[in-house]
Amino acid sequence: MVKFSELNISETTLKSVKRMGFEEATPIQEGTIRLGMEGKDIIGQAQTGTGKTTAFGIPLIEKIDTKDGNVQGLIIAPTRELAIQVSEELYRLGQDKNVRILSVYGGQEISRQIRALKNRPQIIVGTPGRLLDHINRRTLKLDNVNTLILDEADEMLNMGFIEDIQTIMASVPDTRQTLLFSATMPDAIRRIAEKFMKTPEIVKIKSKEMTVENIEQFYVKSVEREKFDILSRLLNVQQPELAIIFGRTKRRVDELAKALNIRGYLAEGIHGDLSQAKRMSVLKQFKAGKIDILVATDVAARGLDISGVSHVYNFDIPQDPESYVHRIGRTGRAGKKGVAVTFVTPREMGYLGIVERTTKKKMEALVPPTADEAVLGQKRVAMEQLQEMTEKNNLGDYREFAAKMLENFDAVDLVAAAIKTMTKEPEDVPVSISEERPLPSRGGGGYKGKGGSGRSGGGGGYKGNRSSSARPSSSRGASSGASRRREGGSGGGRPGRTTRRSES
DNA sequence: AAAAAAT
Repeated sequence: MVKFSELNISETTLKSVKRMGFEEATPIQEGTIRLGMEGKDIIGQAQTGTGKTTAFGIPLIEKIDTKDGNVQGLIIAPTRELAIQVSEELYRLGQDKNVRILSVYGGQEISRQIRALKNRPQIIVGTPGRLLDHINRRTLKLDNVNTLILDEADEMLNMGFIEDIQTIMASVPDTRQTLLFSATMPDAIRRIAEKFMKTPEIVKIKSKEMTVENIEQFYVKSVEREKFDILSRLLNVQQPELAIIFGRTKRRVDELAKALNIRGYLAEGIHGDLSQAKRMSVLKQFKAGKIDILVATDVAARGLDISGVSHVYNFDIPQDPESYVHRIGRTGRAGKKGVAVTFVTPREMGYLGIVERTTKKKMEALVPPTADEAVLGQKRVAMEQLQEMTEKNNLGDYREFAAKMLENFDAVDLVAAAIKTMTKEPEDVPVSISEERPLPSRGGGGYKGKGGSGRSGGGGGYKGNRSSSARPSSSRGASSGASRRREGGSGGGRPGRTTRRSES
């Protein structure tokens, strides 16, 4: 491991880096910072959550001439939220050097951005549409840009974005340095990318798998109509700290979020049809733990760095293997552990094999708990937690209340009541999630190529997040974790953590 | 076929 202090970074920037809590460079940072500062064009590829923003951010910040008020660096990102996040990180990296950073994206008053542009920012982070808008209004001049960065580069060069990107690139001088970063870079896209670059250095952090090792990956075979029940059982048993549930369409995300709310979970949906204000408030609430389940379309698949996301559920299998890599990469970041569970319908089993071949990682079959097993698992976990709390010996005045109750009630009854409070019984609230065609049907195939790893759903026993840390309930008795109920929800209480079915 | 991205 190389330290940032050994990378020839200026004292000023090093100070910012230290303040951010960074000491040692990750492999992608070590591999690209030096090259970047030499002015080379780079295609940087490394697994999710390994610090790519800092990898391109440091050379960029180092290169900025603070006496020059022109825009010198331009970063383009595929979603508004990601643009905001990147600009915040660059702000921190450039704080001691006093670099001016501005993010521009749709859904925010353009007049406000035009005013901010008059403060002469040196770095712009933006989304394609709004950048073009500013370019056409001549409120953004890119003649002096000497560094162009595409974050999530393969996505930016994909159909749907490529035309906008080419137009934006046309207003940036050819003499620029171009940096492309992503966790995924399909060959076809890489070839397109190289056309926009000058003899790029390819820095690919090689690892056996495309995904990080600290994410445990499972799949659940389930027919469409059973998905939701299985999901709620998994939530009850695995008890995520924070969870992201990905759905295939905006409509599905809406329905899923609503259904989860009906069942008493603290969930909110996010997708591109919501107002920008709503999108930001949902994300803010999720980061603050005011909601603990984020239901999302692929708008949240890439780049978002939210600490505490312990579980990712693909309620619908992603459209392509790259999307899978990015979605599950919302957990297991910066060396932390994560769990990813992907729902697969029987007809999608072949496609699952294609995903696995791309990521070079087999998912483990997870046999979902039955309703009874889920309840049993929760009771067992409740017992463990009560035992743990007792052993910690810090119950303080709770013991006095307990003593008072024991004068009038049976001890067994009281403990039973405690366990019952912590257990979430399944509810028969009918919940409707419209079934959409899981994958486009093309002559019965559905996807290109025949995967056919031909496995049966069976396989390994149920395994969940074994490492889930004990989270003793707070003094107010409110439980935390994604299966926390909304107040006033019937029964309420704290569901269990993880159990292993194999023992039961 | 979907989602994202300007209004």
